[in-house]
Amino acid sequence: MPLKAAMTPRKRASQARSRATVEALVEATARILVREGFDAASTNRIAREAGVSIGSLYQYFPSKEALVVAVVERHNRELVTVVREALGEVADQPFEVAVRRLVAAAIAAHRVDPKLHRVLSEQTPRTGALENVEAFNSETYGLFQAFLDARRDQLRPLDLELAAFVCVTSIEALTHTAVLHRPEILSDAAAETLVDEATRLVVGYLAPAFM
Amino acid sequence: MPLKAAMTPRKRASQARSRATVEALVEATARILVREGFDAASTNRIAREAGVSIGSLYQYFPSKEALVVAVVERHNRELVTVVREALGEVADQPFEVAVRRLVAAAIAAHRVDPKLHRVLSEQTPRTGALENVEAFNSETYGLFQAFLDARRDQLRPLDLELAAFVCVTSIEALTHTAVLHRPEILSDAAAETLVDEATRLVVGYLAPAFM
DNA sequence: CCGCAATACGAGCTATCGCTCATATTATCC
DNA sequence: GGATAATATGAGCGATAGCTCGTATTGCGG
Repeated sequence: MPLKAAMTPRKRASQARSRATVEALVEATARILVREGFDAASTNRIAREAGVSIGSLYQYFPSKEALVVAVVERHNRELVTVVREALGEVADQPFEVAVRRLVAAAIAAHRVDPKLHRVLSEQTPRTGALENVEAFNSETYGLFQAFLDARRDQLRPLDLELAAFVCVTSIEALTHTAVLHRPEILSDAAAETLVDEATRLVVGYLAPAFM
Repeated sequence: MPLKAAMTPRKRASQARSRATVEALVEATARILVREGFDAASTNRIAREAGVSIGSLYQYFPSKEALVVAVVERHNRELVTVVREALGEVADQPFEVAVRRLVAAAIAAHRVDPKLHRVLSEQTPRTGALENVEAFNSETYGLFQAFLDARRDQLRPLDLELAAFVCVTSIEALTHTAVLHRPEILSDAAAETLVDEATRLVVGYLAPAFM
């Protein structure tokens, strides 16, 4: 293996034709990750799937890693969008209703492309440029902290940053694990139950009463 | 790459000499994973590190995967031991005290060999034989469920299995994330605070009062 | 319609990986 | 001490990976 190349592409796509090539490559990478797994996603295989030559691939992506980064970033953008929209909707809802909605959004986010999510979290080594790309984008912590801040008069005294860490990490783990490893929890009426439980977990933690 | 070999070793180690070889290989694998990462852990590199020939390696481990499985299983045994011991100690403690102790145990478990834990969770693809090897052994869910069952008269009415899922998953995620990505949370007095918060999270969720 | 830049192509290079196998060394038992 | 089983050795094979580079094709400005 030659020394690992840089992360910036050799060439920027400027014409429409090349922008389509770039898009096809990212798409193909995601498809292969989902259908055949990380190990099968060789650069030659990706180029073939995209209907693009290996040479063209390296015109726009300086390494295999860069391609995977592109897929991860696109996926993360989709996830954060789901959460952000939910947060927007609940701005003036009662606290518990709002939390319920956010928990449901977390589940929905994990269902955006669960097979891709699984491959990215279970098979993709967090190495090199992928090291700092978190699965559940760290932006979510900030958004949730702002949500708490807007309602801090209804909550017990809190270190908001720590509280956001506790809530987001817990909800993320519950929904992530449920979607990826406990499908039975999310079928039919059971899904409602999980939302109940997760909501209770968070509300009980943040509520002023008790203890 | 040849077709992937089986998971059972060709030969069982019977003499003391060969048992030492096996041990040296597992040790070397863990050392390389920690010091150089998953990608550097080639079978040739592991054999060299162990001071053993590549041929001998394949006498006892039929594939690279088998070596990694051995490391993972040993690590998981150590983690579960820490949790099991804590559970044994708190059998007749008041509920909240017991939960505190268990949260502390979860942190301790993640500190058994944090660098190895990080490599296993971030770089090691959960593929093939590794697919079903969970980081925080699933035995823990059962142990915690029994813990809850023994105290169910002090708790609100619960689906014990679901409650164990919620608690263990949350605590695992909090301690895992804190140890691996938030070192500042675990230094000095801050660690105490995290234990407080995690305890409150779990106790608030399980307590009969409120809501 | 020409000329040059942008884009596309793919044979093939180098590196390395997982793994085999023919051979050598060491231990055990009578 | 000789025979046999257990253990150890490492050169090297086949496969494939990531990636380069010389060449062909396409699109755009004039």
